[in-house]
Amino acid sequence: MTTSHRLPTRERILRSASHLFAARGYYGTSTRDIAESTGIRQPSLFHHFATKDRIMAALQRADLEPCVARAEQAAREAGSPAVRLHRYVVEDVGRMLDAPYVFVTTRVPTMMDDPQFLDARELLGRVQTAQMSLIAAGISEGEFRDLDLDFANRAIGWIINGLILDSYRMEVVVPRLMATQVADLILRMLLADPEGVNAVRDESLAGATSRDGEQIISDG
Amino acid sequence: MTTSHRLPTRERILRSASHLFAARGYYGTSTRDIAESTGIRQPSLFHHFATKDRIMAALQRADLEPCVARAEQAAREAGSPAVRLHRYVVEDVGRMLDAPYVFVTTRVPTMMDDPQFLDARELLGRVQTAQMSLIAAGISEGEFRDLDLDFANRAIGWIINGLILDSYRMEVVVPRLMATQVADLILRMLLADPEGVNAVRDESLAGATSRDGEQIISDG
DNA sequence: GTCTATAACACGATAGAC
DNA sequence: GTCTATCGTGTTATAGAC
Repeated sequence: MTTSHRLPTRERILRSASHLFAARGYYGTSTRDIAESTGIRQPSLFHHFATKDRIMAALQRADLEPCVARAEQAAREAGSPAVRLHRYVVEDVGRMLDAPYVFVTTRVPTMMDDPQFLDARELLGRVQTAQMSLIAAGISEGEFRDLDLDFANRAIGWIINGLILDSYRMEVVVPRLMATQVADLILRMLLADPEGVNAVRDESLAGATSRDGEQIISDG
Repeated sequence: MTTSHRLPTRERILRSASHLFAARGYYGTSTRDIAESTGIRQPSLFHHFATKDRIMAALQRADLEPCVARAEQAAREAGSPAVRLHRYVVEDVGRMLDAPYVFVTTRVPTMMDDPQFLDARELLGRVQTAQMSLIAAGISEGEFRDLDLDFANRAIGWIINGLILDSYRMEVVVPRLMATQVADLILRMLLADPEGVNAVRDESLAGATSRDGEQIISDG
C-alpha cells in the first residue's frame, strides 16, 4: 500500500477486481465497477484482458499456483507428516494473507463448475491430492487419528477457506501469527495426541523457509 | 423427493431456487432460470414473490429462524456448555442437511452486506451472540481452552458453513451422523481436555430432542 | 494505451388477456 | 394463477479515432 500508486494498469486492475469480487462476488461485480475503481473507462479493460473471466482466471492462478507448488513439495518431503502439514498450512495461509490481492472468490465451487475456470479446477484438484497424501501418511504412521481421509481433507479446506473469506472483513494484524493459529487448530483436529500440537508447531516453525516477497502475476 | 411433484408453486420455486443458487450463486441465477426449472414462465414468478431478492430472503428466513431459536435456547439452558454446544451443532446442522432446500448461499457475507437482506443480517447476528455466550461460559467454567472468543466463534462458523457448502456436492448419506462428526470436530478444537469429546458426545446425544419434520415456509 | 460511441444481448419487472 | 408481449435498464464486448 505504501508505493502502489504507479503500478502497471494490468496490476491495478487485478487488485481492484480482487477487492470488488470479495465484496460483491464475481457475478455481482460489473466490468464498469472494476474500471471505475481502477481509474479507467470500461472498454479500456479489454486492452489488458480479453474477457471478464480472464481477470478471475488470473487471480485464480495467482492464488493456486504457489499453493500447488507448496502442497506438492510438502507431500514429497521426508519427515513427520504432522510437521510437514503444519508448515505447509502456515506458509500457504501466510502467503494468501500477505498477498496484494484478496483471495475470497478464487476457490468457490460456483466458479469451479464453470468450464471457463477449468484451469483453476485442475490446480485445486492437485492441491487436494497432495493434502490427502499428507493426511494418509500421518494416519498410517500413527501420528493422526484414524479419520476418514475425505472428511479430514474437507475439514482442512473448510477452515482455510473460511479464514480467507473472513480475512476480507477481519483485521488480520499479523498474518504469520494468524496462519500459525489456524495451522494449530487443524493439527489439533487431526493429531492422535492433541497435546502434541505444541511440539509439532515448534518443529514446524524452526524449519520454516524464509518468506517470499510481494507477488506479481506474469500471465492471464 | 418421493412425493414432491404436486407441491404448491411457491414451494417448488423455493426448492428450485435454492438448488440453482447453490450451483451458480445468487447473482449467477436469473429469474428465467428459476422459472424454467420450476416449470413456469418467467413473469409467473412475480405472482408469488414481488422481487427476486424476496426469494432469497424467504430462504434465509427458513435457514436462520430455526437456527436462532436453537442457538438462543442453548445459550439460555443450564448445564455443561460443552454438551449444550455439541447438541446445538448436531441439531442445527442436522436440520440444514435434512431440509428440502439447499442452504448454501443464505449466509454468505456478500448477501449480508446488501441492505435488501438486512433481516438475515440481524438473525445471523443473534446466532453469533448466542454462540459467543456459550463459548464464553465454557471458557470461564474451564471446560474450554482459553481461546480468543472471536477466533473460536469464527472457527465454528468456518466448519459449519464449509460443510453446508460442500453438502451440495458431497453425498451426505446419514445427515445425523455427519452432523455428529462435525460437532465432535468442533468440540475437539475447543475442549481443554480433547479426550473428553467422547463423554460430551454421549451426554449430548442422550439428551437430544426428537427431530422435527419437513419444514415449509409460511411467509416471504 | 485510453478514449467515445455503440452494438448485441440478458436482466428484472410490468401490463393486460385469459 | 399462468400466460404472451414488452418496457427500460444494465451487461459484456467491439469499432475506430486519437
